[in-house]
Amino acid sequence: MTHVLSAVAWPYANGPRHLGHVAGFGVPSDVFSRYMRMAGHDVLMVSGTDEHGTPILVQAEQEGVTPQALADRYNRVIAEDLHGLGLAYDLFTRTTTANHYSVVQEMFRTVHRNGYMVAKKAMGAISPSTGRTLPDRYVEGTCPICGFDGARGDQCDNCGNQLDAIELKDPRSRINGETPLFVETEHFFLDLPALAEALGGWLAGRSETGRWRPNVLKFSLNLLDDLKPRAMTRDIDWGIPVPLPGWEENPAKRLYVWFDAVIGYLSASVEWARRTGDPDAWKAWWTDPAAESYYFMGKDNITFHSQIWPAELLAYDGRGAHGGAPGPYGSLQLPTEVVSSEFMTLEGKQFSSSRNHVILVRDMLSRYQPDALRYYISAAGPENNDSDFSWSDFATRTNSELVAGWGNLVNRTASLIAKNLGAIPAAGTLIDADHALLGKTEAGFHSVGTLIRGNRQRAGIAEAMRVVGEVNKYLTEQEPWKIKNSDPERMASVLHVAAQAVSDCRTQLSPFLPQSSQAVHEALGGTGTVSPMPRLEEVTDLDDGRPYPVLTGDYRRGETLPAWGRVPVVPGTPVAAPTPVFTKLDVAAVVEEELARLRTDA
RNA sequence: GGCGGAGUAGCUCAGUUGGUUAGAGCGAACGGCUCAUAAUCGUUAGGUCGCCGGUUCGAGUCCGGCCUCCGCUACCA
Repeated sequence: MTHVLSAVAWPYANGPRHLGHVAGFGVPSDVFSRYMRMAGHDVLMVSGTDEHGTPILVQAEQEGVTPQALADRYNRVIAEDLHGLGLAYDLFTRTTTANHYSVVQEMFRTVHRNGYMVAKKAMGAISPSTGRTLPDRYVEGTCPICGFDGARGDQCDNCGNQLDAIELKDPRSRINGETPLFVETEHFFLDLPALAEALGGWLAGRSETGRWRPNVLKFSLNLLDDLKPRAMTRDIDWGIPVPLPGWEENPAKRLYVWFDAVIGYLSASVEWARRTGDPDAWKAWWTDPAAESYYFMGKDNITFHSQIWPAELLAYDGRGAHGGAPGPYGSLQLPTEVVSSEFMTLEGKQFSSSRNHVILVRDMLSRYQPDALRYYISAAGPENNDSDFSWSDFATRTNSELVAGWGNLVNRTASLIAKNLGAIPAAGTLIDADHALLGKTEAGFHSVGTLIRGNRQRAGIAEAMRVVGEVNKYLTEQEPWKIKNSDPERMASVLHVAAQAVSDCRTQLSPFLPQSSQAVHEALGGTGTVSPMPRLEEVTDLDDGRPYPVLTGDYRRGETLPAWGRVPVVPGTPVAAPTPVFTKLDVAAVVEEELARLRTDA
């Protein structure tokens, strides 16, 4: 029994989520967490929407609403998207709660007191009309090196050179076209060089475990070579105030959105604990060196999880070159593993919300079963390499693997039992073939579990489906339908074994396919919850009373969740004629319809 | 430009620290079965492992070079 923190990337609240997002962080984190709970660990799975920063501010202004109103809207939309997929968070919250503000400010204060937050003056671009920082990417102009006229303030897309916004000729704001002003402004910088040695030590230790994906580790180690102090405040009025005299009252200075966003893992854990009535409950996942933490995200977020966040934690703990001491939260533990996905493309091209080359989660769920999507992501998602989602592949895999392989096994088994006996039969004398099959399905708990535990989910679901194939083969070879009259006892034994094998497969597939696993359980006459789903609940802020939705649920092993292992089927359990669990798709129609939809939208 | 990834059967991909005739799923062909959403089970077909060179008794697996594709480069996972 280990305390396992499942820290899931915080979706940015500027729009609904698309398939690429949930393939990167959503489904993989849920599969892992569900399995770890079944395997007996104390899992705390937290996340929420990331709601500060320039993009939301800019978008809100364009729409003529407040940033909070925009964030409110997409916080709800995103919570609904994730709920629809059945992602079993213990708490999915947001970064605009009073609790989050308070935790972030405490982190800042202690990091500052420990000497890792240094004030420096620098030249920066601001918008003359609003007085806000204009991030480098929002400044464009003519490249001083190659003369290309579409260069951005951080780099030139034409010649590829890194630039400073102030070097651009004819600079202008991408937001409203005005000429930016370059002014001296003071900001707090996280002293990454002072934390470099501690970061390197931590990464070296992580490397020795051999558990990190090589690409994540290599990328993270590379980052160490070029550590510079990094600004953790911005000239912006949308964000968390800097909790220091002279700064706190200044409406134009706020903490950098990434400083606060990663702290969400901690603040959400604290909020979860407060809501359970035991305000210190979060500590078991954060201050105990034996606890483990797994961070799930897409590859563009590796920097923040293997560098910025660990650096913030080390600075808070006082473990860098400047020394220091932990604040009131105690010595906080660094990530055990940063589990990053690659990217999923759509029909060969990158997802792009702005160009409408996109499949929104909510649209997908309105037309297809959530577990069909979860199956595809698990079996063909961007686990170690970029992978491509195509409608033709989705429909084919759904039909030939999910429907024909697993769905049909459930259906033929339930149908044979319902038609011939009406209830799960007791086993008579078992023969070698029966023992062999039950040995194979039982072994699946170890093989599938090990793969999920190691975050090799594609191999994990393939292994589970291989076991499904063994059961189909068993039924075909034993031909119970032929011996109803000649040897009814043997037929009963075969059907008992088949029911047990299906039950084993169902348990092994349940982390991947939670919704249909519940349906399979019921198709074989089962009652109660074996595959708990998250609830979308309306709550009020613990400190200021504002209402907002959260995702939470009851995922207690032994109550709503079975252990990871065989549960003997109960002879005598009534089994009715089944209705198919999965919907077969018309491949040609799906492909034509969906591609037309993409063309229309674009 | 920097960093990283990929190029293996028609398609999608596995191939751990180099070792016997390079694997899986899907698709295809043929056969079996007919309980099941024409689902299932079996058999077969088919690859000079991007190209060139090197190290080695032995390389898809290591080294060098080249070609092609892709992603990231700090706020679209």
